[in-house]
Amino acid sequence: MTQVAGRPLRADARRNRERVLTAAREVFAEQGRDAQMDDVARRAMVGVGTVYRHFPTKEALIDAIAAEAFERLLTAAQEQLARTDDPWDSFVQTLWAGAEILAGDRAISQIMSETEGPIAVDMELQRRMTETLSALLERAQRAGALRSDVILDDVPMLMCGVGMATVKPHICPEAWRRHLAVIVDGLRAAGASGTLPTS
Amino acid sequence: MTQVAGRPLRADARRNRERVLTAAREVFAEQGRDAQMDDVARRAMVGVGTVYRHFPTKEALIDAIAAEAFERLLTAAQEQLARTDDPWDSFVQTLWAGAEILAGDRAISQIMSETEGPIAVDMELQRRMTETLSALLERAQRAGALRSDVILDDVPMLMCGVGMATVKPHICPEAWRRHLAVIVDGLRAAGASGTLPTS
Amino acid sequence: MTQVAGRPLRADARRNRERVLTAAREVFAEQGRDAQMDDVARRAMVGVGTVYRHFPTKEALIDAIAAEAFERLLTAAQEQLARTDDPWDSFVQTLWAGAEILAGDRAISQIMSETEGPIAVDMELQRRMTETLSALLERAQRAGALRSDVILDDVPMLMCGVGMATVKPHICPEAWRRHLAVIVDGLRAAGASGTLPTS
Amino acid sequence: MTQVAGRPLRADARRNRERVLTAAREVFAEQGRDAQMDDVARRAMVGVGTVYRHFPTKEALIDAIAAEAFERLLTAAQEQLARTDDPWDSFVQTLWAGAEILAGDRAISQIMSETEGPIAVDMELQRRMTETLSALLERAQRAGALRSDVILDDVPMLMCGVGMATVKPHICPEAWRRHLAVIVDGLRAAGASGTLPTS
DNA sequence: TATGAATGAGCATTCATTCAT
DNA sequence: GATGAATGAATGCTCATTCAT
Repeated sequence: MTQVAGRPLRADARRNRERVLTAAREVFAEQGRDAQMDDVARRAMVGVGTVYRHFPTKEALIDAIAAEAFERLLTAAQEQLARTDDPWDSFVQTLWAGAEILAGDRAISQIMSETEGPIAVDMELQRRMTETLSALLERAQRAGALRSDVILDDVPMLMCGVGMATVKPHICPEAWRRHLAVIVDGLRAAGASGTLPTS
Repeated sequence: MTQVAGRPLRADARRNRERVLTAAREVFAEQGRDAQMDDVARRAMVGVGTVYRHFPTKEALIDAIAAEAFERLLTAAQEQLARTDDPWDSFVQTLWAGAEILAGDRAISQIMSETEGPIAVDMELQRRMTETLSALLERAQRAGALRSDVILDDVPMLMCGVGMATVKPHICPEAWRRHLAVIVDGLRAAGASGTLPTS
Repeated sequence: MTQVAGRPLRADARRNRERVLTAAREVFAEQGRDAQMDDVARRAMVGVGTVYRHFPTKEALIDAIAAEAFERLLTAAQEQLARTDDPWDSFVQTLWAGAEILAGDRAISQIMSETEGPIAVDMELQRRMTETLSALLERAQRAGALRSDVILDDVPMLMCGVGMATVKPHICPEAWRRHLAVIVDGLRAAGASGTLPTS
Repeated sequence: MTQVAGRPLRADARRNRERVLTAAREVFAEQGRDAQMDDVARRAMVGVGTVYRHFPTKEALIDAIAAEAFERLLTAAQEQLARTDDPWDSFVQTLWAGAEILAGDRAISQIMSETEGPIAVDMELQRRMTETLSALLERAQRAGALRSDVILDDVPMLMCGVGMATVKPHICPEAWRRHLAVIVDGLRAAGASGTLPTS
């Protein structure tokens, strides 16, 4: 984010950047957006200055975490789009992949739910995500498997709801699976019978 | 909260309490949990001291807002439980009532999503809510209309997801309706056909 | 500065405002612009918060100090302009009054010399100052007592130089008097003989 | 400063030292004492470490800049002292030379005005400066051209005032010439008529 | 020797809460 | 009771200086 492409970081700098990112994920997952930069630094076992050298702002650090998750989701979605065997299943698997990402790193859900407006990520990234999700969604609808009144913008919204379920594990930490299962069933076009993920 | 039960508040004190609550709802709806007490006071057109007289803590004020919504939901749920004509519909209508409450006051969704752990409300209230929801849920399941793998704790979780949709009106402010519609469809027991709300 | 005219401060608030201003003058005089707000607060025997209640910014506090000195100078200049007996002497006395202000409060010289661009004071104040100084200067020039190549903008510049002398009392704290005496003599129109201040 | 006398710097080291000094002059001229060491390094196109190799401290770097100007002034003063034709003019020319140095490098004025206490320069240098200026001053006074109440310590003070004029070019960048002209006229012994520099 | 990444004390500012008026 | 001024711990961020590469 802060580094200009082309000038690769020194080995130790790169390692520190990773340490900071990892620490930040943990700390924000535990304490939410309000966690302190000093805590991130302490967890990463570096000085605050180092955190700021890599991420000029608390906001920038948070965005970096979000962007990284975003990229992982994009990769998953593109993989599913490459499949051609089952339009419905590839759409559903994308949702499950997204949910796994959210569940695997509570920081991301925290960030998603506590951020006003859309997460700030690279425009290009966002464009590719939109493109890929649209393709998955339309393909599933054309196949008659996905209900036709769902629109692209519903997807992040539904996923955000799943994210909530991953953040509030009051009861059973796997509750989010039931949440997504309900949503997937609700998304299936009336009359269509689709495969359920075994996950 | 601060007042000992039994000693009713003076008329003006009660009015002030209401002004503060209303102001707090607006302010927290607009700015989230991080809104400042001074802002609440200014909006209520009282001094901060007055806010603190009625609610000893920022936390207490937030809880009071949540508790009030909780009570409204309880009332709605009890009304639906009183119906005996359609077990599935009375369950679904309860969900819609809850969603309307969330949608009508973004502060509540904000609070629900940004609060660690369960909202702090009166134990007795909580007990009655659990009781009522359980009854609605089991009745719908016994009628074969509600899928059987849903448990009581899923309900707040699902509603919390709907709340998210009411807080992020990036696109269309009515998006939460589609969200709940999907969930309701997903909750219907396979093979059962239920009524859809006209709302 | 922060207070809206018309709503007078409570007695204790006004007293605190004065304490803060006084403390700030002392602290900035001793340590220059880089002095810390906490030091100002400690010196004023109030919490930092109180400093910030009265002056929203460090910058604002500094400006307030400067503005106050500015006003004192304006008053002195207006008094001299009211005199009609000796154009040269009223001009010179204004310079001495300004120098006394600078010498009496080293903070002001510090601020003047370390501030980029002109001090931020009320436009109206600035207009009146310009007006008054212009009148004094032109009157002295018309009387043939003040050298004709001096322009209005030279006055603050020369005074700023005197200010320097008040800030660096390495040697004798009264050195600035000799500095101003030299300048006054240099300002006298060739051939004119003017009174020297007895001060 | 850091280098032990006797061990001459390697050619590239000397070149770096110059680059740093030049960069520092520019940066301090633009931003005052508060400019950052990183900015100096960037301007000099070296790493911060290199800056610190040559000047162990920010203070040392600033002092080096000042010392260099000091030496230039000393040279000018010695040249004027070597003249024997016109005691008054050689004194005045020294002042103009000092003013030119200040005007030619705003960093020096910045430093002079923003430094507490006397500038830290080599004792020997300081001794020679005192000696030379004293000689110039006394010679001019003995010739009856310079007013007799001026003392050695007034000279830096007056020059510092001129420095101010070079730093605040709100109006006309040549304002300092008028400032010095006024001072020179003020310094002339009453009754004496001296030459004005053509500069 | 040069580099620039790392360090962390330092500082301006905010805001929940208290308490004198 | 109501008010809003006062409080000061907490927090994001900076920058002189050090030191591993």
